[in-house]
Amino acid sequence: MNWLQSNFLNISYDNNFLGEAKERPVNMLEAKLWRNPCPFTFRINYLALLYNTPLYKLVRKNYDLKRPEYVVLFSLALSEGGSASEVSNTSGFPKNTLSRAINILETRGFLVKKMNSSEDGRKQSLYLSKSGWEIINETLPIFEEQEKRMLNSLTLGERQILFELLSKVVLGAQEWAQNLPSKDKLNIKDSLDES
Amino acid sequence: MNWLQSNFLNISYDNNFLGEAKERPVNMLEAKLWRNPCPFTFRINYLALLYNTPLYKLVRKNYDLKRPEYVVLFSLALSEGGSASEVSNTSGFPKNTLSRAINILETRGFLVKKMNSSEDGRKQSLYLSKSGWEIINETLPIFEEQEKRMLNSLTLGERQILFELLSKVVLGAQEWAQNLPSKDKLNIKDSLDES
DNA sequence: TAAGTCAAGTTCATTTTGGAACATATATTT
DNA sequence: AAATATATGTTCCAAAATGAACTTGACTTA
Repeated sequence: MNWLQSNFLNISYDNNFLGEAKERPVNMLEAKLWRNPCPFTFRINYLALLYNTPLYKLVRKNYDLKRPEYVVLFSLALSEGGSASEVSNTSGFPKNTLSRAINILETRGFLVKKMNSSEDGRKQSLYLSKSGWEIINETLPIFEEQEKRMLNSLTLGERQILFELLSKVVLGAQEWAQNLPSKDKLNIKDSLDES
Repeated sequence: MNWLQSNFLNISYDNNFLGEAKERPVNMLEAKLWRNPCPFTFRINYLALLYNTPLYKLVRKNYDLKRPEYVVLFSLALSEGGSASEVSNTSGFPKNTLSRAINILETRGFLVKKMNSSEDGRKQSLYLSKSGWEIINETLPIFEEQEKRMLNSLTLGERQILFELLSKVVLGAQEWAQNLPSKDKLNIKDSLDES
């Protein structure tokens, strides 16, 4: 029993993937969870999926806002005066998608553009309007509550640890995001050194 | 200093969000990280974004496969003989999107459909072809390596813990996914009942 | 076995997305 | 200052994704 053996779940994080795979048509979810060479990113993607889908469906139904539009509102609620490019960088939607979203929101009166004078004349600061805040005030609690429900199987202490670990990974992002593993680090049979 | 104070990072998972917010146009990423009422799901979404985007861009460029198509290949690599609906359930793409993807892959010769006789005549079992496996063999190492890089700021022990915590959350999913928080759990001023 | 229900997959029409080129403003270099 | 490079945001248009309706097969139950 090595360090990879779980102590509080029957879970072992074992890297021997795909070795003796090829079972019967076992449940695909099982396979993706327990014999996945990318077990972390699968979990992250899967959780994001389970979390996002119903919430954005709700927002769509109740407010006729599509996801990029709501993302803009959410972003501005957290960071008033933010710009389109900031929303793009922190959400991953391309800037033209956000440009469109922002203009729709402006037309519908949910936000206001302010050319902040005496600064960058291109960048426009965006602010939620009263009705924009209303939407946020009505919807954010649902997002929050759903996150709480998602974490319900964890104790408070576990949540804290998860929070810290995820934070660490995010903070280390500039090391790995924005470029892919260089080819020479891949399937090298012989001595692989580390940069 | 309470339990929420981090011990190994300057990170406190403090629920007092949006209270005294409204700072100067502070960096939006900072805001989304440290004063977000949904700090977990933001991190998860953000990481998924940073991870997925360049990888699927690569797959697109090198193999002319769009994301749903590659997801099908990946899914079958992990679970041979899987069906379209299984891929849909474990990936979140709607079934018509996957229908199209699968047919394209079949046309290009990357997978084979087998009507498994003596069983459900609708469900078709899908198998990677030789060239389908080749693509997987060439690309999976990149996905793996990128996941490794992503986790590089964690120790092995931390990775194990993260793995267990994420697993726990996923395993608890049937409790919270598939339905949203009932209205009555949200700050309802007066009692409004739900159908 | 017939009726009704449900599940897998497909097709169609429409909406939504995002790459690429563009216009303009700022930054950097020489 | 002029020239070049970079950043913000927009427009255009083709590609991609999706809701809804449909087809077919299986399951339920009476």
